[in-house]
Amino acid sequence: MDLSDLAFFSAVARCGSISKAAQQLNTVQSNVTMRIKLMEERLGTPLFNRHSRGVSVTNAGQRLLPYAEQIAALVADATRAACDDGTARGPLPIGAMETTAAVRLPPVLAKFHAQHPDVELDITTGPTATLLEKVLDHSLSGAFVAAPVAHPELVATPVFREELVLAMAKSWPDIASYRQANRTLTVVVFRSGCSYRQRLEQYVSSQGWLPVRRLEFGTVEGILGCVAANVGISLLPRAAITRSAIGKSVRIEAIPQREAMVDTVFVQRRDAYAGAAMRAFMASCAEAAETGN
Amino acid sequence: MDLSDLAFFSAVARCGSISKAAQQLNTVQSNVTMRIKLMEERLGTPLFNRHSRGVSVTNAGQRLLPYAEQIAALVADATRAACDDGTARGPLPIGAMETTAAVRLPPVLAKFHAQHPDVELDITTGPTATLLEKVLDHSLSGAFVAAPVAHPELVATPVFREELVLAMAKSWPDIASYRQANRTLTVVVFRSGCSYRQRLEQYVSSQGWLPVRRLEFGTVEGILGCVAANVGISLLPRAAITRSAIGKSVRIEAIPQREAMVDTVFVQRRDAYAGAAMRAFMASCAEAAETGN
DNA sequence: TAACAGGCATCGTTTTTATAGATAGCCGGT
DNA sequence: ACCGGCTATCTATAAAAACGATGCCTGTTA
Repeated sequence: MDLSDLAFFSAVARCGSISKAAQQLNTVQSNVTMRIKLMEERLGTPLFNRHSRGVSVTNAGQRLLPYAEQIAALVADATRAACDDGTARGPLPIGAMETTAAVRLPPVLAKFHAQHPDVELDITTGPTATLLEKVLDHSLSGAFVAAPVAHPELVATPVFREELVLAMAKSWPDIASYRQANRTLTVVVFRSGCSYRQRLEQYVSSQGWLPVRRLEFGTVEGILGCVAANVGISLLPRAAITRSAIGKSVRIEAIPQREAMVDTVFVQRRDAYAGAAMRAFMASCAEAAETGN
Repeated sequence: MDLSDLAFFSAVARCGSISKAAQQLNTVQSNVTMRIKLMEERLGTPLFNRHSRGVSVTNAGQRLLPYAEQIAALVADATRAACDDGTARGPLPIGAMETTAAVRLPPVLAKFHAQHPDVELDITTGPTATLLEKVLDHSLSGAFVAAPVAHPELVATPVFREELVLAMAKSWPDIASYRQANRTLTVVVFRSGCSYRQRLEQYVSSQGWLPVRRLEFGTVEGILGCVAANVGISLLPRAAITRSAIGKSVRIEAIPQREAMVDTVFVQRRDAYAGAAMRAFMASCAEAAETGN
């Protein structure tokens, strides 16, 4: 069995079709057919069921599939490890929550890029759940997400600590009196999967409210805009509000410390090779964690 | 990078020589030279330092080496997983301590072989330490060794429980009086690495004796022969003595329960794929553990 | 029902890649 | 200076992979 065989196999399994896999692999269909056939002969067991509309993976194929992916990931790691001469360079795909990207990262990234101009940083923003998935499937080398992260294949390093505060329009009544009025509450939140959103819903329900309306946004600015426009309230890191331009036009109300404090951690795969670029990046983060905080 | 590339690389690293690796790989030297060269070009970093007496691994090579081995092991696992159609067959290399192989295994193996004639059982005997190494480097699929086994990459399942007893010649005085006589004690033990040997030495020293002479043997029969011939005493599982022909001509003396009882566990790599043959074998063991004990 | 479209298998040709074998160069020991 | 062990390089040959064309099967559509 060969590495390219495994790649062919994975592609066919993913696409559910030999022809589509051939396209994706930049080759011709007959080629893929042949190699899958050879592979099946060598293994002594069919990997795909052929039917008129593509192929489907057999049980044997199902068993092979996770290995194929793991091996591919390991090989990628191996090449990285071998090439790593100690100087930080090459691509470094990093994920971050919207708020972290907006508030904490800019100074860190600026400094890092100045020190290591050959590293091609690529920041992807998204909610915690999505980011974790991407780290797990190797499409991100690491990500800034909200603690706690408990997953056997991940390691988390605390980097920042945020105080979550309620944001509401200046004209908004204070929370207690609003609550007494018993009006329908609108919360403005990040798209599903964001852990701050969970916090807010948890807080709101602990206060005995059922949030009747939800508005979802993908950016801090979008949320703050809505809050300022008196659409509803939100829960955001204090720093995200104070450092934003719109932040000046919203009122901040603290919530109890125990529910407010949340750590932002940097997660990586436990088994992934941390190359020079990654090590340098983590050093920058650690520095930022100490000084900036 | 290709799987056979990794195999070539591993071989050269192991042999410290391209020529020797070529022999080992059943190919010619020029071939290996070329492929290593190509590999280095593709990676962009040299993997070996060439000098007049062979080659040595560079730092980059050192980083690559563990990956090469892990990938090879994974690929082997993957093929096994894919081929595994649920029927137990194929090679099943198993390790066992000498005493386990002699006393506990024969009935288990006989029954297992009757049920699964297509499994090519291959029993290797050796001391616990050696067996664990072989399981760790994938040259054994599993092994029967003495508990406790604490290693993050291994899982252990208790299978048998042995009572260790002192074995001595019929003419031997009882231990207490022998001790008073203050004569030089000879212990007959397995070769280094055996955990029973450790037990014996521990017991003997706990009794205030320093074992002055040691005789090493590789087999139960050899040890019992010596014991019967009044050469010295030994510590063996009770069953190993009673079931042996020579066992009748030695006297058995029990030692305190706390020091006597030892579990025999079956260990496997945590991450290795347990194929049908292995699963069937473990089922047989579990059965033997319940009934036979 | 007949034409059609999408999908896989197969075949012959071409191109690429791996292998074997021979040779040359290098270095240390005798 | 020579020999032995080692690696690099070259060439021819063999093997394998890729390609493109074709055929077959099967649902879909007019």
